[in-house]
Amino acid sequence: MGRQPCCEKVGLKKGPWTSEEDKKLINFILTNGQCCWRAVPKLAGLLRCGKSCRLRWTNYLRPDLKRGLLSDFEEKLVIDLHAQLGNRWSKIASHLPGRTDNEIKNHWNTHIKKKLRKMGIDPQTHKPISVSTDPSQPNLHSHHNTETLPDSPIDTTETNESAQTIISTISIEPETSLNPCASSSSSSSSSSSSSNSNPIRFEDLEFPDFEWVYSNDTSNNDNDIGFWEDDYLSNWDFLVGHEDGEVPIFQESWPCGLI
DNA sequence: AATGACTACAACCGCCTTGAT
DNA sequence: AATCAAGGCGGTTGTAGTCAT
Repeated sequence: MGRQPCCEKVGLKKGPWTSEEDKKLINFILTNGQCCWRAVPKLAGLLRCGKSCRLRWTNYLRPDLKRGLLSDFEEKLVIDLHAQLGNRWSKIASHLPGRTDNEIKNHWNTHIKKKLRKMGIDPQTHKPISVSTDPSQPNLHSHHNTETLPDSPIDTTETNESAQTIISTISIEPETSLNPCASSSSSSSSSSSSSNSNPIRFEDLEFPDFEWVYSNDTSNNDNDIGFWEDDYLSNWDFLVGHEDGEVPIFQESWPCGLI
């Protein structure tokens, strides 16, 4: 017997989310917390499958997300982590607070891969491209020691220096974050948090660098990036009631009787 | 100005893992 | 121990925006 689909697909909407759908989802989660994704669309009045709601929230709507390009430091960190962890994007993301596995994966595929190749580094092995790698040797998840790289024969001037810079060694303690502020919500792999009885409070979320509309770094020609360009999302007033500066509380568990 | 190629990233798909029963 | 449901994860696709011709 095959696996059942995560939801009834008939009549469900697919494709890009509308601002109205975003609003509904945010409002619902801020009010009720995140749990039981399968039930979310129905209760929130969305014609989406629960999985889609979870993804939308995790990858785009979560208030503790950073937006914009990865900084140089983040990029190097991703490279280092990838050298140690391989394509385990959620693990990598757990070391970069405010970044999602999807975002890092996309950035890797579109930017970093290219950059590494340009520098003469194989993005999969993190070794100089011209050094023939034995295809019989697994290289994705078992190349934890990159400090013994042979000198790259690539004569690109920037190659060796940059490669040496990037292929540094950061020892990552398993299951630990480099950022003490990194909450479990920094990754979609926060399944454990759902069983945590301590509610996540709004102010506990990592907001310092977070702005709904903010300027990107100077390397970006776009200047201002509107995270949520529409007015409806430019503040939280439309969300659950939090008057007089009172902030909404993220709840880990749903109110009794909600489901 | 038109259009085709390229790029970036949001979203989807299907398999895997985990926890409950 | 076996089964099932739900969530998580990584790979892939779709599409809007940008650039080059």
